[in-house]
Amino acid sequence: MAKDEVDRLARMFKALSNPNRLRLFMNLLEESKLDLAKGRIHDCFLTKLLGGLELGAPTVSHHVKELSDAGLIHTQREGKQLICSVDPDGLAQLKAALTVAS
Amino acid sequence: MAKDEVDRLARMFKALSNPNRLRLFMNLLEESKLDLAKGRIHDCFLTKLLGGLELGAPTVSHHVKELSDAGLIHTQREGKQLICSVDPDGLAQLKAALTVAS
DNA sequence: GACACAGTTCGACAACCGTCGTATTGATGC
DNA sequence: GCATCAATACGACGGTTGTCGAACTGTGTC
Repeated sequence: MAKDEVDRLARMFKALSNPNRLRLFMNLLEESKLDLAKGRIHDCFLTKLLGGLELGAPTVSHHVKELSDAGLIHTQREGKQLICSVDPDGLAQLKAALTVAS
Repeated sequence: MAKDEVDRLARMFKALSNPNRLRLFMNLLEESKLDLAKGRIHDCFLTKLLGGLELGAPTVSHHVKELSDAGLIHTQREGKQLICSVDPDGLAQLKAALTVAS
């Protein structure tokens, strides 16, 4: 396995290594479950993903950016709000790494 | 998803968030591939997992402990050397989290 | 016992991370 | 234009992490 590949994977894992960030991602994953199963993208308002998470706005923003930079989620603006979606490629790469270790 | 569960998962992901540690784990995974597919445990000398990894002994020891504490690998002594094996439960939990997000 | 070998423990240090407060941008509605 | 709301940018600060060197433990060999 090439060094670049390991580094990229490590970055994804790091993005999920903080409990609050992981919760954010898991909420999105849960929210997207049905669409993901059908190979579709699911869009979700960021505000909907903060259930039970007591964090200031700057912290949330920082975490979202981290997940996005790692290639795990995709974001776009819609009016005042931010829309998040799982990046299917990133998710697939994580799963592949844990399944085969090519 | 319960807080404890998220914390435990985050700890596993954190253990894989460092490139050197991830490489260690991937090497073990690759080494264990065949046995894992048959539901068996594969034992492997630690020294065999350090391919291309230029780290001091204390650092390696620290990383192994981290992986072990996170519940991703299991270790035991055999004479002078350390034997490592993938913890199948930990691996399964990771995969499950990424697949369903129950 | 003396030695060598594989890991561990301890202490240190620079680098990085998570969170926050404050200030700022961008979009909407009055 | 002004107010408001959602998010971002910036700077700060304490806490954590990755790595190392030096000293130590445990195991096997002579």
